[in-house]
Amino acid sequence: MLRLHDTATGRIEPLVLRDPGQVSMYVCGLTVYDVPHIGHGRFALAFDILRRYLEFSGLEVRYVSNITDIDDKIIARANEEKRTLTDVTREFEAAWWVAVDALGITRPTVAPRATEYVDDMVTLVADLVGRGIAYETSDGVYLSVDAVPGYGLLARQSLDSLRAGARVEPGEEKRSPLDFVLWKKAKPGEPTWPSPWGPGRPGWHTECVVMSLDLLGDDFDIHGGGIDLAFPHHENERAQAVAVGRTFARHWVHNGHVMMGGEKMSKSLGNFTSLTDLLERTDGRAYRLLLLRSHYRSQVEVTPDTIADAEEALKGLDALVRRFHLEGVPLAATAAQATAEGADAVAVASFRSHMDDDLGTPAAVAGIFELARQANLAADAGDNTEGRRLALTAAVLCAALGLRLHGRVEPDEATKAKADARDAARAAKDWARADALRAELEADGWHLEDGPEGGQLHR
RNA sequence: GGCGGCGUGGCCGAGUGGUUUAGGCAGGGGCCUGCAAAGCCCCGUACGGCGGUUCGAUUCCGCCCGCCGCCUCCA
Repeated sequence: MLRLHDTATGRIEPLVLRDPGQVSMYVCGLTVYDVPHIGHGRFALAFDILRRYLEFSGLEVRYVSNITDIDDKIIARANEEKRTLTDVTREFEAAWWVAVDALGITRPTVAPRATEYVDDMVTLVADLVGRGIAYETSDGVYLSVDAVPGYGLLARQSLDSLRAGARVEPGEEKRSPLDFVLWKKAKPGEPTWPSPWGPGRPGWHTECVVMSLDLLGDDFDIHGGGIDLAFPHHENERAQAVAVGRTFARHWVHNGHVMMGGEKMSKSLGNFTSLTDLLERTDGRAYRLLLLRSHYRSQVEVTPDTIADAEEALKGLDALVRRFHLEGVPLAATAAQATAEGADAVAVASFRSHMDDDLGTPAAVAGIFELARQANLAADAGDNTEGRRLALTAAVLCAALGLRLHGRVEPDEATKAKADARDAARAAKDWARADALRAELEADGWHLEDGPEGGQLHR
């Protein structure tokens, strides 16, 4: 049974599902006004890993993650570049999915766009107004947090202490500084939707309430996102749902931030690295492995050094696949299937116990490296069958974490001819020619390893 | 000011009241190899500071120092 940290209680709690065997999860996606950065990659990887582990445990997962395609920053960019809103949002949404694919992330079951749910949002806001929980001002509609029982749950602070730290903008008509906007009345040059309060657009916090409840239903299992979203975004989502009598998320999960040089990486600090850039020069699997080796809730330092470290570690795992010819071998998709097919039961059980403990991926990965060592050790001792069995177990567990290992690559004709010529040269003990040919292959980006079966190529 | 987290060997990064170690990367030494590569073995004996609890603390408690996050758009 998986136990997960719950932001609402601050403790690690058993994940008790609404519907046994099925998991409903909603993960806050991103606002598409620019290329995605590595922080976006982190949340997507963190929840991909959670999703995959749930599936590996034999559960069926419905995963919803939204695209926010209406927002101040999008409007600003569109105006600045004299483009339509849709033109901007579709460009960056496309860039996001490219990055998601490159990171080996399974796409969401459903990825709704905020603009597709504006009517439902208006209905929700009207309901809140009707109940006297929300109120209209000259510039919009606001929710009164005093009217919501338990406000501050996710911040883990009382209303009073939150109020003490709140910033008040001059000229605000809000009744309490913590009140937040549900509907923004249109200003000139902004896209609008009709509403009972005149033309305008929804506030950010409303879309996720409407979309999660529509696509997953009341009382869905997991609501996740980056830790910065816990307050106020998720707090405010919850407030709206609770205020209209809906049961919201059963379990709140938040991932830690990417750090650069000891500071949170963020657009506003200007110290961000675009995910697109990272993936142009790095194997996406290395970023996944880097994150797997730290806990999803801790901050992780992402630098060229830590990425390079992960790339090196990955090479060792890939080498395992080459050694035991696991290229293209079908991998079990669940723990039950894996053990049924002969995977090492002790290793699988150990993996699960680490993962069940709030996704202990660092220990799980350490176990995989240990498995790799045992596999090599067995083969070095002459027991190739046992070595292969352990290596296959390692590959299955990697796959459960979303890491697909690479093995030999089929060379093109010219390369193959060169490799064959080198094998011949070695057989003739013509070392000078053999070394020259190897150097040529290396120059073409091929690595060559000699073995009992002749030279083996990989990229 | 309020709330929360962190400080581990050259680097990244887990974890635990005590007997034998996380793991990875880098480094040194060996084995294997025509030379490599891959692999295996061995090596460095780390837990911010000061007190306290304890037979014993890196692990619990207190204080201090340093760092970070949230309280505002934010993954």
